Amino acid sequence: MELITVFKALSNEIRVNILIWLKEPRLHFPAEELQDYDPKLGVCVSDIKKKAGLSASTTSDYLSLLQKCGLVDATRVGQWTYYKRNEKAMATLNKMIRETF
Amino acid sequence: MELITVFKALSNEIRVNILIWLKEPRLHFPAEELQDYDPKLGVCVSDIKKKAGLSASTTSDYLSLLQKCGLVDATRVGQWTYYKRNEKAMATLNKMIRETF
DNA sequence: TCTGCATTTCGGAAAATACCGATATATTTG
DNA sequence: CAAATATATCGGTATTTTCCGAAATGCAGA
Repeated sequence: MELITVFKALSNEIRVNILIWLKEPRLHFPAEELQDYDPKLGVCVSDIKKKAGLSASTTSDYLSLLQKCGLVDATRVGQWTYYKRNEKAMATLNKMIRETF
Repeated sequence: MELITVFKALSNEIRVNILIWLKEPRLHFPAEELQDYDPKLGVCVSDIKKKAGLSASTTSDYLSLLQKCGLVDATRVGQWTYYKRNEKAMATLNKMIRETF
């Protein structure tokens, strides 16, 4: 995991929020508003897009940026892509920060 | 402490290095090369500039950016400005990251 | 196959950041 | 005061990031 790359990903409020939302999807994405949700797979792009108030393209960009630096995992199921936090990576990040600084 | 602001400060390799160097100044700034060093006050701009390989203006910019977000403290003594890590702020940062994510 | 929906990719305009040199300010010293 | 040194500030150019709309891709149902 590249610390600088991760910090770049985290220096945007919406991307940080996405990570917070994905920590407890049921809490941040009320069931009745959820287009699609699978606890195993995560939340789909449209729902994140709606909550973030971004265009589809920006939402997709942000999510793939978070994925590229390992903080979330993506699973494509049919026409949907589900994103969920990579909890192991989040723990590694915390550890790296603690050890580096 | 504004998490996003801190992440922006940390998304530059040289600024991250400065924080690492200032963690153990004696280790990263050999005594014979040190123009000036006071364990209480920290390391002066010229020494950081030399080690970072940056211009004086950029070094000053970077240090004041780190200071603005609270990660280092500056002390002016005569014509020198000494910078040192704010260990309390570093601990707070770790705590915030742990709690937020 | 045609249509529609979810998502990604692409190209670009606007804003932010990186980093410098020139200049200004403060301090020390002769 | 004048010269030298350390640092800060300013202005600008080059690069990166932000965020969008249009177009492309992939999948599902009629």
